[in-house]
Amino acid sequence: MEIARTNPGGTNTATLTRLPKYLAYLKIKQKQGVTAISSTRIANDLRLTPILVRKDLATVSQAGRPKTGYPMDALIGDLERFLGCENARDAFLVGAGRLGRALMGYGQFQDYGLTILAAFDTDEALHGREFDGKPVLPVEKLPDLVRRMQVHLAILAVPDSAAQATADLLVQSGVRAIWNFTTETIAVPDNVLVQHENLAASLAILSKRLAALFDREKQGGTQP
Amino acid sequence: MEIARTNPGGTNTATLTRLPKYLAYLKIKQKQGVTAISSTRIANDLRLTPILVRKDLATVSQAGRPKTGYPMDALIGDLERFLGCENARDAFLVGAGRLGRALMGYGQFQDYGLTILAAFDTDEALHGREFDGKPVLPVEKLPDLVRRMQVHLAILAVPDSAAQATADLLVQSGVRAIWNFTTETIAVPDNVLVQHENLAASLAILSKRLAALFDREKQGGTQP
DNA sequence: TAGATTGTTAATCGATTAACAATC
DNA sequence: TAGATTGTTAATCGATTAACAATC
Repeated sequence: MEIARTNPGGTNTATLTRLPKYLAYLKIKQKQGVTAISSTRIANDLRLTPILVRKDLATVSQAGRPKTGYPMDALIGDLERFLGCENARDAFLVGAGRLGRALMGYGQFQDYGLTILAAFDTDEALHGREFDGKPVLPVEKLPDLVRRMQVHLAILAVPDSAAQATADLLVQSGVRAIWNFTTETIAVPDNVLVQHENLAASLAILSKRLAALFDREKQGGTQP
Repeated sequence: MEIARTNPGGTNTATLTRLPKYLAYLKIKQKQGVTAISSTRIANDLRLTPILVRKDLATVSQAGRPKTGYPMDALIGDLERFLGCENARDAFLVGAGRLGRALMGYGQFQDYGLTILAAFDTDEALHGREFDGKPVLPVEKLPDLVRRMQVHLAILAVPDSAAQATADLLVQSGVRAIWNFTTETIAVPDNVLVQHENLAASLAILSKRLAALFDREKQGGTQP
C-alpha cells in the first residue's frame, strides 16, 4: 500500500527538483571555461548549502574529488544521463493554442529528455501547420497514434472546458501520464499519473514572499 | 540573519502551494451545488489526508464547524481573501512572444489577485497590439511606467539571451520581484526576489514518477 | 444525548544541516 | 606533508500524521 510513498530510485523529490537547476548552472559555467567546481561555489551561486549540494550530486555522480571538486564535464555528463537519457520520453501535446505553442517552443524540454513528437488540436485551421518542426494533427488521430507509437506521456494544454473529456480520451488511448497545464483538476484511474502544473501555486508563494519582504522593510528599516 | 528563513505569516510553503488547489476544487463543488464539505471529502478527492486539510484550512479560515464541516461560501471567501485580496498585485509582463501571450491569457491569475497591466516587447510589430485586453508597449517605456505606477512585480518571458539584461533593467527601474519564466538563472541584488518557474524540474519529477510506475508494474504485476 | 467532525497537542517521518573521517 | 574538499553518519529542523479533546 505504501509503495507509492516509498521511493525505489532513492532520489528524493526535493533533490529531483534541484538537479535540473544544477545542470543549467553548470552548463553556464562550462561555457565560461570552468573545468572543475566545488560544492561551495555551486552552493553560493545557487543559494544552497554546500552539504546539500554534495548530497544531491552524490545521488547522480561519483565524479567528485577531494581538493579539486567536481570535474565539469563528468558531472554534467552524469546529470544529463540521469535527467535525460534515463528518462528519455516521447510525448504528445494536446492543444495547440497559445500555451501549447509556447510549450512546443520550450527548448529546454529536449535537453531533459522530452521530445514532443506532435501536437493535436480540434481546430481544422491548424491541421497541417508546424510549430518548431512539430506537426499539428486532428485529435481524431490521437488514439491510434498513441497506440501505434507507444507514447506514454501526454501534455494537456487544451481549454479548461475540454480538460476532463480530453483526459478521458488520453486514458482510453493508453497514455499513462498526463502533464496537466489546464487549471482544471482531472480525474483518472489509479494506474495513470497526473501532474498538475500549477502556476497559481507558484504565484501564491511569490506573492507571500514579496509581502513578507515589504513587511520586514517596514518594520526594521532596509535590512532588519 | 535567519529572518528570511523564518516565516512571519505563519503559513508554511507547502501549505501555500496547496491553498490554490483547495480553492479551485471548492469552486467546482460550489458550482455543483454543494453547500458544506468535510475535510475527509476534500482529502479523498485531492489525495491528501483529512488532518492535513484541516491544518491547512485552519491557517486561513475559522469557518469549520464540527459535525457539519466547512460551509462552502465562507471557506471559499476566506481562501479568496487570503490568496487574492491580501496579495493583490499589479504586474508588468516583459516579453510578448508565445510564452508571454500564453501567460496573458492565463485567466486564473486574475482569480488569485494578479493583474497583468501591460506587456513590453522590443518587437515594434507588436507595439500597439493588444492580447486579452492588455497592450504591448515598447520596452523603452518600462522604467518610467514602473516608477509612475509603482509596479513591484514583473513577469520575465523574454528570450533566454535577453534574460539577465532585462532583469537588470527591471531592477534599476525599481521592480522588487521577478517571476522568471526563462531558463536562465538571473542575478539580482539581495533586496529583490526572483522566483524561477522551472518546468524542467516538474518534468524531472514526472519522468521519475512514471519510471517508478513502470518499474512497479514490471516487478509485481499490475498492482504490487 | 449520540454521532460526526473540527482543531490542537504530541509523535513520527522525511529532508536538511552539522560534524568529521576519508582522501586526493 | 598540509590543505582543501568530498562523502557519510549523526543531529536537527520542518512538515505530516496520529491521537484525542472540544463542540456543534
